[in-house]
Amino acid sequence: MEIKNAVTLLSSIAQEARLEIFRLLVQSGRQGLAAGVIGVKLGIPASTLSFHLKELSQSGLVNARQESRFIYYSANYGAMNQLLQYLTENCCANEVGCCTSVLQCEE
Amino acid sequence: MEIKNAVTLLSSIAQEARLEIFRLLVQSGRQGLAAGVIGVKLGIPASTLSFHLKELSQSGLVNARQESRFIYYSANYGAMNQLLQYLTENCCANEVGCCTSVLQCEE
DNA sequence: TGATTATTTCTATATTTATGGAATAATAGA
DNA sequence: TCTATTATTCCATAAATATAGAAATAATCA
Repeated sequence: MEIKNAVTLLSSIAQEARLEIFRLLVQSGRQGLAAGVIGVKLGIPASTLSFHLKELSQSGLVNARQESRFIYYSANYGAMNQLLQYLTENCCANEVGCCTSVLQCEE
Repeated sequence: MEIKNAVTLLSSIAQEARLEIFRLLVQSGRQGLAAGVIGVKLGIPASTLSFHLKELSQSGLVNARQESRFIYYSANYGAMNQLLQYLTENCCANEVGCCTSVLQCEE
């Protein structure tokens, strides 16, 4: 991944309302949620929500699909994985025991 | 981790110069690099660099320590791990095969 | 067609963030 | 103490981002 792309992805979730939306979608699985449901669940006015959903889908971290009158938004797990991968690549200068748990330096 | 804290951490690396700095430090291991070295490696003017280093260390994603005349900055791998953990928690609504590689939904 | 629902776009305003030169502070060696 | 080095703070300016009401658009169904 290119650094500019990583910045775009990070910027799309470096904002409280958008991170709330993203976390909700990450937990909601592949089906996702309709825009209106997200708005009600998080108490965000429609136009503000629309602005944030646009940011998230333009970055690529969230997918949108029309289904009858609703637009379903869902987390793009692949993009998320690539971002986490990018952040952890080549870490720790090969020091022993530097990284643990989620972050796996060398595979 | 609280959402506000996650936003702070994400904001600190959702900017090209700061992500460059952070990635350089992630790769540099626990010893880190002196501010001046970072500036030369990345071609960032001193005052701009100082502004970004402050953002990074105030968020907690980067540590600073004085060593004689130099200030060494290094990645805070623990904070980084906590952030990645936060982003992936409870993901995918328990769907089979939804997450792979870096992102490990359920442990 | 017309009404209803869902969502987006337009718009103005407010707020936050980034940049880099100049001045300042802190450290250490001669 | 004087000087060089390292790094930060101050400051003004520029640029980007967030908010939400009102209007517009799009999709569905009676």
